[in-house]
Amino acid sequence: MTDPSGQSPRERYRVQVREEVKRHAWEQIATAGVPALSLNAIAKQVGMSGPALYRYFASRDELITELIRDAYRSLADTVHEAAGDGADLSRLAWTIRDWARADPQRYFLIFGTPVPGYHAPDDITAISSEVMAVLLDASAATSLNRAAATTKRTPLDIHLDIHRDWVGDHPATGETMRRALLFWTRLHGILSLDLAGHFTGMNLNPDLLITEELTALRGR
Amino acid sequence: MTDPSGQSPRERYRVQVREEVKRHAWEQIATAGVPALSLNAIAKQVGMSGPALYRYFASRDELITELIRDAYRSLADTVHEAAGDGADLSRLAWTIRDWARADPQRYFLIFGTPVPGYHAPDDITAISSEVMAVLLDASAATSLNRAAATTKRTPLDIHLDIHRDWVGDHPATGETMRRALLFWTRLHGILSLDLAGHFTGMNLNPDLLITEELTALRGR
DNA sequence: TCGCTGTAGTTAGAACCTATAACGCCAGCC
DNA sequence: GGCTGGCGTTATAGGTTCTAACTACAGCGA
Repeated sequence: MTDPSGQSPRERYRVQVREEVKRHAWEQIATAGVPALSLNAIAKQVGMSGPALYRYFASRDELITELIRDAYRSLADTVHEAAGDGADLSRLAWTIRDWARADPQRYFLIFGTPVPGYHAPDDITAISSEVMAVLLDASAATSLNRAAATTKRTPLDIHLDIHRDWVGDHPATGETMRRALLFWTRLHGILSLDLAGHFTGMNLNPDLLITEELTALRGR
Repeated sequence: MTDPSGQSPRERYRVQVREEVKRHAWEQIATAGVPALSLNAIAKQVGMSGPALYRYFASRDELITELIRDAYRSLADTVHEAAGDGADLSRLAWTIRDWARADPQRYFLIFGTPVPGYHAPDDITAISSEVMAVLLDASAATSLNRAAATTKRTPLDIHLDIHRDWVGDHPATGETMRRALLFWTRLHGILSLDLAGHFTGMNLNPDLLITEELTALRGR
């Protein structure tokens, strides 16, 4: 995460402790969710008593924000790595699925229930844009079926030609934007419902849903 | 919600107070999310002091479970009503969108971040099945394009023919099941990301995404 | 090498929270 | 019309976040 090299001994120690705190925080979140995260409990686990932890994190919210940042960073790094060796949407989907499954609560920290007033800091939304950029790349790298070209333009197509704000300076066509967007919403729909347990007892294989959506996305 | 008629005066009063408590609980949740929900604060709002509220709800978790139940019930009633006058998937989608937008936190109470250990009571999963049944009805009532029939069977199609557990005794074809499922995951993907604010700043109209998915679902 | 300084730890305590216990009162039931 | 049980109270235990005041020592500069 944060590079401890090239710092003063004090800085190094500080970074080390912060990292250890976050490790324990992730454990707590994984087993009992964010609401159960207790600074007190963490402090005892790392061997200090209560308020000492506030030397490292100004508040519970700051710790959580840091965890959200790390989660985004992890996702961005993961998709970057997959994109490194030229990934299309299919490859990307399975990568994201694996990443989500590895720690469902981490996934929900990003894509789960929002806190009504909360607004993410700019550097976090910047990481989110990174992910979107990779998505657009993968979308552009994914070939279409023959039949796809013939379909007529939808209201969404027109809308995306006009409103290109979120692609930034990415040279994406409307079609590329469209597929990236639908890829995102569809994959999230499946992963979210699956990880939240809404498929339990249905005897349903979520991977087949992903496969289905991937072929659907090729054929328009 | 709960019918106060035909009960003893004590029962009637009890139901009334419980309902008032839940009203205040929903307000708190809507403005600050579930974690901020405080029994103490609610008790003061309804004019009683702290522990008195435990006469009506055994614990905070029980209150929340009750709210989840009411949320499911509300969703089921809403889709039932829409289905009453023969709704197809399109009609259903806008109905659910409106219901979700009316109280995003209510939506996330059902479809948001899960609590790792939590297992919903049977009567709640029963309501969930009700919703699925309406979805299957609407799916069956939605006509397909001509081109759709010619497409070859996917792994999902085969899977759904074998694993029909979740449809219960509903006489749904594999194609009906498939569309109901994809409708659910796709709509949830869009609504969830939208309500969580992941589209903010993107200058994107989520309704167009829904429209796009609805036409896509007709054409297979 | 020495002394200063600021960081990191301590305990105490305020202000919340959930939840239980013990007790009183009075409305509704028989 | 009396009994009883449900509803309210306060007190209390144990949990939380977070601030304040204080101490000790490690690292930094001279």
